[in-house]
Amino acid sequence: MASPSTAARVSARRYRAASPPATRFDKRLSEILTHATDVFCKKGYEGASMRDLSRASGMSLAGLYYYFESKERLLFLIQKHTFTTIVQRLKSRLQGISDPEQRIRIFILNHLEYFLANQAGMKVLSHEAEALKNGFASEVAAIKREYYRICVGLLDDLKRDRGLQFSTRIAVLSLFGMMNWIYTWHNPKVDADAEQIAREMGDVFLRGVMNGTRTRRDVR
Amino acid sequence: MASPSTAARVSARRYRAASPPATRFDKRLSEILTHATDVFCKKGYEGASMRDLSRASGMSLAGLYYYFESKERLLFLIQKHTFTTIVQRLKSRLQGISDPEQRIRIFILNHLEYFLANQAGMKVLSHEAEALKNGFASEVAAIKREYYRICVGLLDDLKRDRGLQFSTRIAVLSLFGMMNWIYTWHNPKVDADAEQIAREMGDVFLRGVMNGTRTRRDVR
DNA sequence: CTCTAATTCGAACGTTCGTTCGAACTCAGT
DNA sequence: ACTGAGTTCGAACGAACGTTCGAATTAGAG
Repeated sequence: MASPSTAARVSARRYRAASPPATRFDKRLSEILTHATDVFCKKGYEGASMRDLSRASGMSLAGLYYYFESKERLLFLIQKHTFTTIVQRLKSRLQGISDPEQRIRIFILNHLEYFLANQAGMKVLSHEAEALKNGFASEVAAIKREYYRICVGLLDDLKRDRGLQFSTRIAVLSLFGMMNWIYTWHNPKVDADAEQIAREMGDVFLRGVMNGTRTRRDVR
Repeated sequence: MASPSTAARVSARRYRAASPPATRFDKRLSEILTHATDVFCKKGYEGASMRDLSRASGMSLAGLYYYFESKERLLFLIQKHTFTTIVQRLKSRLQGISDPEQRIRIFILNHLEYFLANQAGMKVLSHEAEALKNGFASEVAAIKREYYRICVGLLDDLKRDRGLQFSTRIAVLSLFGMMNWIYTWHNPKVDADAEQIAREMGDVFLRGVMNGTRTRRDVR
């Protein structure tokens, strides 16, 4: 209980921090996280056993526990790192852009680009959202809420700027649905790249949310 | 191995058929399916144990195996029944409607209404789509493909009717994303009913897919 | 090379998993 | 009341689960 668990806790805190340090421990941990992400992606969190993770990362079963104290914490580290990264990138990409429509297009592009470049991680994030409990769950939920609120802000800005009327909540959640569902169907050999899909989804969503208030609702 | 497994196989075939017969066996089975659906919804397929299902349905662990031969087959029965029902309802609702826009609105309304009325079943269908293997998986996949193709047909009709240009595949999958994502956020105490959400999502989607070809893509 | 701390591992822990089996019970038809 | 099929269950199976522990190995500073 003494030294390993302490070391693991310290590094876990370091994991998302500045990259420079990158001790041997940190490198090995992030390798394990990468392999674990693939396994969770393929078999699901509950469906993946610690022995699966051991096989995938080429380390003994017991050896894994030197790097994290439980399977649940491992999932937590994956989700937190993935989510933190996508939020970070979004913020930096939004800097200096002021046109509301353009900002939403950047939001969509950032989300889809990261999603397709890190499909496994994003699938684990979307699909295993309910797998964590209590403390772990709430920490990830906080990041999710921040991300959600950013999107709400972008849409409210557009509404104000263009004088539009629609339910922000439904719009935001519809947009997330469009984008996140991609993990169920995207096939790199058939489908276009992130940029083009972002353009097409952006077209549909933005046109859908702008332009007057209603389509013709004839017939009955 | 003799009589029980035969009986179970026979009734499973009967499960989705005409309602009139409804033997004692069939009634009990569908009660079990209902409870199992709730448990799978809450804990996930892998996360739910047969002992959980036994507790939820008020039947002994061994007793369950009189009604189906494996946990996987139980999930299959749930998915097949849910999917078959929603396709059936859609077909009957589409009869007699010829306006392409109206037909798409019916598709959306049917999907969301059934989704919210059978949240547990639809979540198990959406969220556990990859849990089945081989024969079970392909049978459900066939229904899914049929449902998908119906939606593609509706959109292609709209395109032809209105002379529009967009990627049907991306549009259909975006629409499914918008709709299916609902299981992650819908809260009956906060959110509107299916009819209103269907109207709002229909507005966004249809407006997005109609109206010329492009939004103004100014700025760079 | 030496010594210490960091890292890895084989073996085993107690628990829970999905499934099986034969005995017991319930019920409809006689 | 008797019978046979339909239904339920307690008990147990071997396998797999997440986790632990102490010993063995390795790496880096002196």
